[in-house]
Amino acid sequence: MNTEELKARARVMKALASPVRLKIVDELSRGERCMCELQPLFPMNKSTLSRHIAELKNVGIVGERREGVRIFLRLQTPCILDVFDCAMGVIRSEAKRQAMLTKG
Amino acid sequence: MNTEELKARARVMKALASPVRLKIVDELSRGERCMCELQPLFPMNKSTLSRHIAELKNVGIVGERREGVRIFLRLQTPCILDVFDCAMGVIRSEAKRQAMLTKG
DNA sequence: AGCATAGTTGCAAAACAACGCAACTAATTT
DNA sequence: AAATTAGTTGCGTTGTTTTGCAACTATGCT
Repeated sequence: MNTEELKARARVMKALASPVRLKIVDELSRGERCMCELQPLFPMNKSTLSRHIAELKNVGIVGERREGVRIFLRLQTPCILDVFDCAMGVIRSEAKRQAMLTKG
Repeated sequence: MNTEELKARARVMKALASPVRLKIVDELSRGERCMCELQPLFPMNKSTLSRHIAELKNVGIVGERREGVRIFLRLQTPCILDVFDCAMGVIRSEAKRQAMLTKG
């Protein structure tokens, strides 16, 4: 695997490496949302939220569609949700390992 | 989805959000390796490489087994490789979108 | 014990990401 | 044209990550 491909993959992973952005993705997994709908769910300045969304758009995870003043966001790549299953697998197996260590 | 779960997922993603660590995972996908085998592939100080490996171990993506002086590393969670397929999907679909924009 | 190989850790410097504020653009309404 | 709602961007601050260097621990060999 070459350097450029590794960098490209890392960019995608990096976009998902934030609780805020994962929450956005989770929200979008249940349907289209505009930023104004997401805002109440995130206790932060709208500029910050906008930048988080921009990061997801930049790597192609999230797509958009303008409707009047509002911009509706949607998941561009559904397999992202499978990634979460794997992440949970890692988390569970790590929890198990930790439990083993503690118990003996 | 609650905050703790989001944070846990983000930690896993963060561990994968680096070209260096992705290359380590890629290498381990072809079998066990010790750090001394990985080192020639990475143009960096061994302390830096060690820390990258530690990050993958910390979240439970990589496991280890000591054999004499050497510590053999292995992928703890094979589904990580599916994650890469998805990442490639995102990259490809984004490349396509970019091409559309350029062409018209 | 002394030495070699494998890997880790403390520390400080440099690079990078997240954040809020304020000022901005864009579509729509009055 | 002015106001409103939705979203973006420049800028400075603060926190986090990556890095090399040097010193360290751990296992095995002579």
